[in-house]
Amino acid sequence: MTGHSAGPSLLYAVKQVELAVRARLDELLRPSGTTVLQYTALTVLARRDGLTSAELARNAFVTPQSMGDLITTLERRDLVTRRRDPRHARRLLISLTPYGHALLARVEPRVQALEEQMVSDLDEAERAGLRGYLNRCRSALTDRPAH
Amino acid sequence: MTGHSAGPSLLYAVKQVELAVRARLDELLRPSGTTVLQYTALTVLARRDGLTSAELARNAFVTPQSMGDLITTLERRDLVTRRRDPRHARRLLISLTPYGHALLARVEPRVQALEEQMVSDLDEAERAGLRGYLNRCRSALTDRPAH
DNA sequence: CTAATATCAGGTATACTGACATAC
DNA sequence: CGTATGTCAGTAGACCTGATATTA
Repeated sequence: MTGHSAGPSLLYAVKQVELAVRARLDELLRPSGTTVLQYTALTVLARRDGLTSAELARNAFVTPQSMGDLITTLERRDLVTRRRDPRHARRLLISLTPYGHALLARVEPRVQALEEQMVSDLDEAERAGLRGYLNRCRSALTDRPAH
Repeated sequence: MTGHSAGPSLLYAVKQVELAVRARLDELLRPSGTTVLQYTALTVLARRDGLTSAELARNAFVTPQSMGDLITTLERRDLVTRRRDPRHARRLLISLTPYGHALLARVEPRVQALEEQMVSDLDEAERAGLRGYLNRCRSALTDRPAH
């Protein structure tokens, strides 16, 4: 049985976990009125304040236009603000507002609980292993792009 | 530094890999005119012929309506067919057509190459480890649903 | 001039809620 | 009757291509 791993692909395994997570995150976030992608953008901004829409777009593998729409939505809801980069008049730096921070703080416990459930069957070493594998997969895909 | 894993969440790590894969799969599948979710449904049917739309919907964590739309699209393109379940007049069993099989066969090498790139930095044991962890994450999420 | 950023316009595919008929 | 399946209708949000102005 060994050395014959076969079975469904790893691509499929990743997708299955992501689909399950997405469905749960969706309903978890619904009361706050944010989508999974909006929430993801907010958490990225919480860690790295002052990114531009174009940088966020590259991070999420979407076009600048798509990310621009999303940011406009968040701005209308007062969750983020945009200000001119003093050193580059074309760039708009994006930051969370107090409302944005508050929203993240409000949902964070439930998101944490979801993650805990996802890895509930894995011990500490296994969680670290999974994290490492995923990071290496991400790097392998982005360091050598399609073209 | 040990025992303080912190860092970005595992939820985020999964999402990042999935986003990178989705972007690459998207452009890989574009010539064939199928979306990632359509392709996923086709691969599921290739492995388990005769599923219903409702079963596919549960597998993909989407509503029956969404999956119904998707299947209708695939049916119009002659990639799948639906036939009445002789034992249950309400159910429609879905199968790949020869065109559907041909499409999968056509893109399969490139999908395989994408997966290979994703795990290019992992040896055999690590790939098996990743697969096992992902499967256990999936089970932990689905065996104990939200409500 | 070239590359990057932001934005407008428009179009398409996705996936939802709600309602309903039918079959077990 | 209650549950599951499939479908119709309407809607919201996602994401794209293409074009344009501006700035380093």
